[in-house]
Amino acid sequence: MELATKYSPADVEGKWYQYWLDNKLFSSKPDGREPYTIVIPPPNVTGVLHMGHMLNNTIQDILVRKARLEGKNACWVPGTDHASIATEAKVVNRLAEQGIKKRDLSREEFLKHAWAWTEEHGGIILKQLRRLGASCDWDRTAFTMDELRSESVLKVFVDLYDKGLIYRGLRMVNWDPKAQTVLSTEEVIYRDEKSHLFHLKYYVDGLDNLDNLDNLESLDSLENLENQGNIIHKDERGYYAVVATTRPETIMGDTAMCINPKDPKNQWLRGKRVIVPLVGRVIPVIEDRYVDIEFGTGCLKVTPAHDVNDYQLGKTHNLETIDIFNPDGTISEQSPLYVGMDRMDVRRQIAEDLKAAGLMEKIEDYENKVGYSERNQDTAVEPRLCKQWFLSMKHFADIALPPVLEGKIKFYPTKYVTTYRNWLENIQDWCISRQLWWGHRIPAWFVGDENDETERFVVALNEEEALAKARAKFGEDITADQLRRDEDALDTWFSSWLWPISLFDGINRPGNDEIKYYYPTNVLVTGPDIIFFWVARMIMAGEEYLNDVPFRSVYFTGIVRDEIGRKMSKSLGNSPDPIGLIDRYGADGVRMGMLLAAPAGNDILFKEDLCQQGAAFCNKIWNSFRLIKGWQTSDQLKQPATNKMAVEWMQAIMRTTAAEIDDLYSKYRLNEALMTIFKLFTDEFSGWYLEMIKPAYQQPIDSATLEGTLDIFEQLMQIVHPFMPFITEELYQNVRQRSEGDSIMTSTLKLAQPTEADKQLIASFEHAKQIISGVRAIRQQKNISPREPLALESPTTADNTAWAATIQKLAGLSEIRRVEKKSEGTQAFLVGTEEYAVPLGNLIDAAAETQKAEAEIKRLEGFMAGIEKKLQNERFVQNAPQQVVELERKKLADAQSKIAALRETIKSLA
RNA sequence: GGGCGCUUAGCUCAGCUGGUUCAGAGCGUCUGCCUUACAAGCAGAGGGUCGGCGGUUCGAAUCCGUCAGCGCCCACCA
Repeated sequence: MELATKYSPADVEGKWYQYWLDNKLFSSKPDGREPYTIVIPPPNVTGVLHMGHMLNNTIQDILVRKARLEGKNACWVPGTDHASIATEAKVVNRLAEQGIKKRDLSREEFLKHAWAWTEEHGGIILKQLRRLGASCDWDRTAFTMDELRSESVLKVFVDLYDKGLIYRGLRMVNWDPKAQTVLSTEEVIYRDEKSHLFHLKYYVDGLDNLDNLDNLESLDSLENLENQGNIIHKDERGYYAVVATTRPETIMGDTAMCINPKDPKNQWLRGKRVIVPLVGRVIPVIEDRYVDIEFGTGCLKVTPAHDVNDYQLGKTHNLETIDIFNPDGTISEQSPLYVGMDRMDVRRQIAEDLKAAGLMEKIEDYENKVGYSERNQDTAVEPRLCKQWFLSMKHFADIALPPVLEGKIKFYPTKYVTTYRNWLENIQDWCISRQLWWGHRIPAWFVGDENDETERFVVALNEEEALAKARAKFGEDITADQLRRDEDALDTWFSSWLWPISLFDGINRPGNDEIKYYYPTNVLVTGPDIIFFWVARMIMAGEEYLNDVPFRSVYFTGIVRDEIGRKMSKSLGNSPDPIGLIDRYGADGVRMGMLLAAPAGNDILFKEDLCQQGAAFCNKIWNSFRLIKGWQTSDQLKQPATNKMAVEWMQAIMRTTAAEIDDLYSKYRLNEALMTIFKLFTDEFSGWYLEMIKPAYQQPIDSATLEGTLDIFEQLMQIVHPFMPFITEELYQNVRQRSEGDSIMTSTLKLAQPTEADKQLIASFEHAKQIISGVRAIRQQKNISPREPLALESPTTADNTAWAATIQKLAGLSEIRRVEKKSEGTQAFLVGTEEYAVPLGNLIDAAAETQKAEAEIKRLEGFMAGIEKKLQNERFVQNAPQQVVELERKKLADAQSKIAALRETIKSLA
């Protein structure tokens, strides 16, 4: 067979992926084997594959493929997420492009568009994952809003409502004016923003017109107060308080001003009333210790409808609540001014108007945090008071904390345990309703029309059941057309949190064979950014519904960044197209490239070069196969002892390295596992082993060695396979005759544990390697061609005898002479304490060699001095363990003999 | 404001509970090789007072304290 000198991924990858599909090699059914389960973090159904997905899914694929090679029944379940808010936004935008407004559509019409969009774009991302080699059981592909998942969600909602854990409440919530829905606290991300602190004048009612003061007494007392430390503002118009605010546009909603009762500088305001600038509304000055005396002037404007803290103040002080915003962020009819204008425009306008009216004391630059919607990062979130559905979280925090703290679930890296714990210990109730249509519609039915303030409702699985419940609760005369289903949908995460359960239909059919077999899953691979959104909540749902954890470990991947550490983003244009990368470097190359840059738990700094390195490794593997495949055997040949030893050595090193790799896998240190595999193949196998056994040009090889090599190669392919599935399948199929349906995927890799004998064999060859390197280094220094034979003088040791032929071959030696004392005109080098020498005649640069030897002696003497000092220290000799002391003595002795050898060298050079 | 983490070679990172010559790996760099498996390769070499300071110890990259710089998470200070 003629093989190209370069590996071509394009000719291989599609072919084997199809083969795997055709032979159903990804599919899993419960059986007697040990299960190994991973559920995919479902990407947004309309999403497109980005580098984060690539990394995340490569890791999952590696783990799943490794498990298969270990003989486990591996099941990787794929699917997509309906991503309520994100998808609805996309659909709204698309409709807008067609000139259609969402509000002109009925719910049904809108959902038709949404489903059309989903069918059009949905699953593109899953198709892309196939290019990567993802070995998901595609027959199981699920969607968070398909029938089974929807049923599960509704059941859980009803169940939790019945348990009293879901309630409806009027709360200050986070409102996204663009998507026009509430968000959970977790969905709000705060950003530092440069803004302004506006200092506004609130004239004191009754003291706001100096020409018309009817209460001169109070003026006197004001002066008294001023003498007592009050800071009193006054201008030609009258007396006023100064309120500092970042949001002047909310003054139309002010219903009080608040001071700290202990604030010495604001005592004069106690019991007064002040006038909201521009608005003219007179509001009371209230007192509350919440107010920070140090901040600004110590006067806080209170807008109960538009600020969480103000809302609290409003509640304690019984203040009126004026909601001045419409849901879209424009000013509502409730406001006397700026009706219909956008809040951001009003902020600019009102600042001008206040200045013009002389009501602005000053404007300072200020940096504060502004909350944005996680999904919609250009729109500031507005605190808003409204009635929503909530899930009480106390109970869930209680059940979700122990498994992680007690190690029933392990986090990699462990530092996230603290994050997890802090969140759960300070948890707030989860707002689960969204004012969206795309999502699971809340299964609650109201009796009466929208304006019915009594809020009579029932929660039920379907309309029939709802009617029955409504009749039981509110009277038998209720009819179906009096029932009105809640318009809102559920937060996307309210379906995602069931994912590891609902994928195996564990909610609808508790205790079914699949859920019993596959649950708990083995590992969740995801980003730390969704630890609260998703990871924690899955643990809650798992404990609640199956009384068991959803996964045994969580591997948190890093964020994929560009090479200078910036987050990859569309706007920066620094995110490579994953499919383009696969086209250029092959899936195996890209997989390796990403993993090389992904130390466990760290962000990955992605460089395209790394894919190049991955592709180069594929080529290396490919060419080693070409070499082996090209060998002819001859029946006449008996296996030489050197080859037999080489095979044994390679087997020993594979056993040893495989054990190390397994250990790394168990700690999810995949990049180190890959690096170890890379070195095993490149250095040990290609660099040493193949060179040891390689027959001379066009000479045959003995069949025992060839067979041994094929076995070794096959096992190496298995070791590499999880990281590079395509090339390893290609070569596995070609290294020996296979039957239809065979695959590396279903082969099992069994290597014995390394033994003491392995260790010794490896050590003895390490010694031989150093001798070979020593000779090569001399060649390099002296510019002697590798083809020019050299002799080597060697002190006698058993090890060298065993590897003598190999050393001779790899170092290009004509002979190895055993000598008691090295000859004149040789260049020597040390391996351990043994001195080897290469006769070079007049090629020796005596002066340079002497200098080198002297430098080394000097270094060794310094080294010895340190050790001697240590050994003279009685406390060291007394306190340190015996072995450590012995070791120091050995180091000393070794250094001494090295120095002796070097002195010999110098003498012989003289 | 609170919490967590990081700082080791030019770059990215390993170095576990202090003691195998422990200062490492990969990439990059430099030098020499087109040696019939692979130039996407081979061989060889150079490169760091382990962020600063102090402490514990016979012994510290490793433990403690402190300072500096960086990063992340959480938090209602207008």
